[in-house]
Amino acid sequence: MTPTSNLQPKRRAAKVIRRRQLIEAAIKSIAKRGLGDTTMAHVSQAAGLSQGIVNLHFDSKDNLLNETLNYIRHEYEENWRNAIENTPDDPAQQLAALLRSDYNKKVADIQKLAVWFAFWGEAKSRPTYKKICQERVTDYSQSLTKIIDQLINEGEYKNIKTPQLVEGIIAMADGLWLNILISDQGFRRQNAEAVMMQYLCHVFPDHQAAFD
Amino acid sequence: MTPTSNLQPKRRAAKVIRRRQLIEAAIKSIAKRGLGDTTMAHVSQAAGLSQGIVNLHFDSKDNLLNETLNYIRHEYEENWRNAIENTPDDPAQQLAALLRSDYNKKVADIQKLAVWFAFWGEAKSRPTYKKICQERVTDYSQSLTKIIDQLINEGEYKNIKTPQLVEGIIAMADGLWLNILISDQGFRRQNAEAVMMQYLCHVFPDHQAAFD
DNA sequence: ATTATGAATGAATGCTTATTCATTTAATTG
DNA sequence: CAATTAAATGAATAAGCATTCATTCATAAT
Repeated sequence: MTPTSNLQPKRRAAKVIRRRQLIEAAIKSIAKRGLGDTTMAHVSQAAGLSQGIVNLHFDSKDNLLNETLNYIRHEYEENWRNAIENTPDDPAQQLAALLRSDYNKKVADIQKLAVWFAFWGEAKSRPTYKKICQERVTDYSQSLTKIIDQLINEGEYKNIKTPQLVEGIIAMADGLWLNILISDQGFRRQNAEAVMMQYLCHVFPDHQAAFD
Repeated sequence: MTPTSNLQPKRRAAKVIRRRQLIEAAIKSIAKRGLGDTTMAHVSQAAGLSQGIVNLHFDSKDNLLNETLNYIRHEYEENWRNAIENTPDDPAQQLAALLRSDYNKKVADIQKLAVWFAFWGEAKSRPTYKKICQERVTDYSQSLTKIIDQLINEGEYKNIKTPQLVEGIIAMADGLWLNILISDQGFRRQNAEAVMMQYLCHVFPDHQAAFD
């Protein structure tokens, strides 16, 4: 037997828990100090552990940061997939649910937003960050396109170019995140949601009921 | 006479020119390596000058970065104010011109976008960055609101909540910048402009001519 | 109870980097 | 042409940081 397969459940679990704990400490530190000023000492201290702990579990700082980005990306995806699944099979309602999910407490939390923007800010020069950020969009984009095409069929809407509309919606969604992050508490999750819903009302006037 | 007022034109000019030169070197480095990996050595080398030159002209790295952000903010504002001034006094046309200006070569250049996102990424934890970023939006917001109110009057549009529309447009504009930055050349300035124009068509269907 | 193994510690190491400043170079003045 | 002043240099300094690893602690197996 390899040493790995010898690992007892408890110990294996401990490792996973510790990794999550450190990722969450990284998120806290990035939100508090930014990516640039976040040190290994900050992360280990925030986790209540010792200096070398991050290298023990992640080998390097770079790796910890990659895994941190991965973590919030998966959390984000899980969130919107849940929203779709728990909504009746009606295009307009699904569209509303999908877009509202971007402003859930869990994903549009100000700490998480700070982390997204921190990584976006470095994405141009860091292929790994860039790739993960691109993946986030492509998956979301596909689901969004499917729903919108259904809605256009159902409502017999003319003159709507789906690809452009999809780009527009995603852009607005990201921009509203920025607004939440930058504005000093003057702009909140609910405001963002309202802005997005008004957009959908303009594009799909025959389905306004779903967006109120 | 004070020593300052004694400064000859050539020397005085040199100081201003050098500062701009260093700011532009900073922009290049931030676009290339990100804010986190940009060092004083990178900036001075990119400017073709010596180690200590940034401290001589800006006292500190922090100060250089603040001035760099200020620089692109002013460039940005100058750009959209020009766009409005050089457009006939018609709300729909002015709205189109204002929003198209966000995708000018000068301001939506990929290097400049990288710089914006780099600073946004640190804005939450750096009051100075945050403030400059907020200022960018408030000025733009005011002009945009004014134009939209005129257009709503003129077109007798009902059911448009101006503040929400303004937030929505600005959010989409920022989000489109992100798309240009993140997507590997698949999404360009022209695409962004098209998406925005389609949005305006949906909101102001009686003025579509201005947005084509 | 004893041994074996995995997990965690934290002081020490070595590298990177912002900043300083004595010295050099260039421009301006009388 | 000196003499003066401003601008620029770049080696030296000191602080900060990621990473290493010998050692300690905790848990599981026998």
